[in-house]
Amino acid sequence: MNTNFDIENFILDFSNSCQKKQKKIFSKNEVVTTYIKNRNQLCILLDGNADLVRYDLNGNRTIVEHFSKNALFGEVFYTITTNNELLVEAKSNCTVLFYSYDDIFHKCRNNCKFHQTLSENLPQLILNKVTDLNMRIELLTKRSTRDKLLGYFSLLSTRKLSTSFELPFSLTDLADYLSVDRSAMMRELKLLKEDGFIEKIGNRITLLYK
Amino acid sequence: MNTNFDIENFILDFSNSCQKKQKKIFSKNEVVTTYIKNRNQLCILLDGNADLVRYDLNGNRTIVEHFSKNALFGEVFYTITTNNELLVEAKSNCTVLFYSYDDIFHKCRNNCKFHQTLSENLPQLILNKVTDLNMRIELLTKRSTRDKLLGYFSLLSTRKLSTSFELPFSLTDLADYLSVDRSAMMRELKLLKEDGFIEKIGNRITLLYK
DNA sequence: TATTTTCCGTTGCAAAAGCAACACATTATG
DNA sequence: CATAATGTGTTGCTTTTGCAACGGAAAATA
Repeated sequence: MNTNFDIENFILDFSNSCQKKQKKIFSKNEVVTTYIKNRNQLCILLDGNADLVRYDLNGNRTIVEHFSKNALFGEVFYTITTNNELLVEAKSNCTVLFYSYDDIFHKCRNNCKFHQTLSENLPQLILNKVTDLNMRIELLTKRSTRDKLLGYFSLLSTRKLSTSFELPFSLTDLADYLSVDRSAMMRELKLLKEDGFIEKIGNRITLLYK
Repeated sequence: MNTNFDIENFILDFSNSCQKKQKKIFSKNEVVTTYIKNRNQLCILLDGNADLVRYDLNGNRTIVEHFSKNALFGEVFYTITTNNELLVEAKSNCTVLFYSYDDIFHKCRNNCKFHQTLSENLPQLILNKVTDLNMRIELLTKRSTRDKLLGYFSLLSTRKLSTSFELPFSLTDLADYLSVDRSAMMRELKLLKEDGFIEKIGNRITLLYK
């Protein structure tokens, strides 16, 4: 997520000022938080990687979002409307700052620096989230596994400004992110290699098409 | 989109105050606007229905969002990252208010009432958009056409607080919204009827499962 | 380091979805 | 009102995807 303000300083303000916060450390595979209706939690991933994951009634797992260092998440950015279970799972050891609001848009009484920065930047932060979500929708509306893969690769390529990049996911997780069957995705990956679209060495993909 | 403030009054302010605006009338199937990079247009649908539509390279059409009376749209809510063509098509005769920003978060010089209301409410408005997008992602991550249909129906049912409701789309458009083949969707609809999940009379669906 | 667990890569088979085509109904439009 | 355009409903066939299962590689863990 790209932001237009200094997120490092923001985090510093957050850590130093407002009292209603908690810092916690998680090990890999632990549940960082569960999204709960009518709560407004704001979380900052200080270190590590985590995924926002949903399990549906058929037992399918979907990776809704992938978070890395400095990512902001929590119900603030995800108004819950259904009763699906949404949880954030640590993909590596993680350090997370938690902050709970009654109303995210109201400043706290002490009028601390953190809140000032937050309320100034929250619209932009949420807008960044909107961008992410729209990208995700664009991926998901692609009709075939092949197009989803190519779409996702092209996105990573654009981000890294290179035709070669590491996947931020294991292949198993990538399938859950693209919402396709893993083995079908593997088959398609093989075909993409055979058809000369990509090269794949371990977790590194290189795009070969112009 | 549900908002927490008086959108009718907001629109009134919009119409009466700020000068940099335009009101236009469109007939069915006309293009209301095309989303353009690095522009921040804010549009309000005063009357009628419209869809945000994307055409991909394979010629597939996707309905990204569906707008009805009082909906807000425009690049403000959709940061463009890819070069797909995104356009808003009038589905009926429409009246639309346009407003163009250099920077959506800066107040205009005259400090008009519209801008005041807007900057106060923009975060909430964007948050509502986030909710919509998340719901859409939830639909799109469903693995089968059946689950997409049932998921969408259940959503409409929740909104209308009734197990019976009108589809806001033609069936052709519904397929484009759920990102599935129309004929396959029709087949699935028939099966849902045969299996006793739904009843369908014209555009009206009734859910029969508990 | 030995052992368990997770992930990768693959395959055969079944199920689902897409494609193309068509007849008919409904809705716009000259 | 006649005609054109669009939407609905259906079907046969093909392609894609999902499911289940398995062996081996890699990584985590005791």
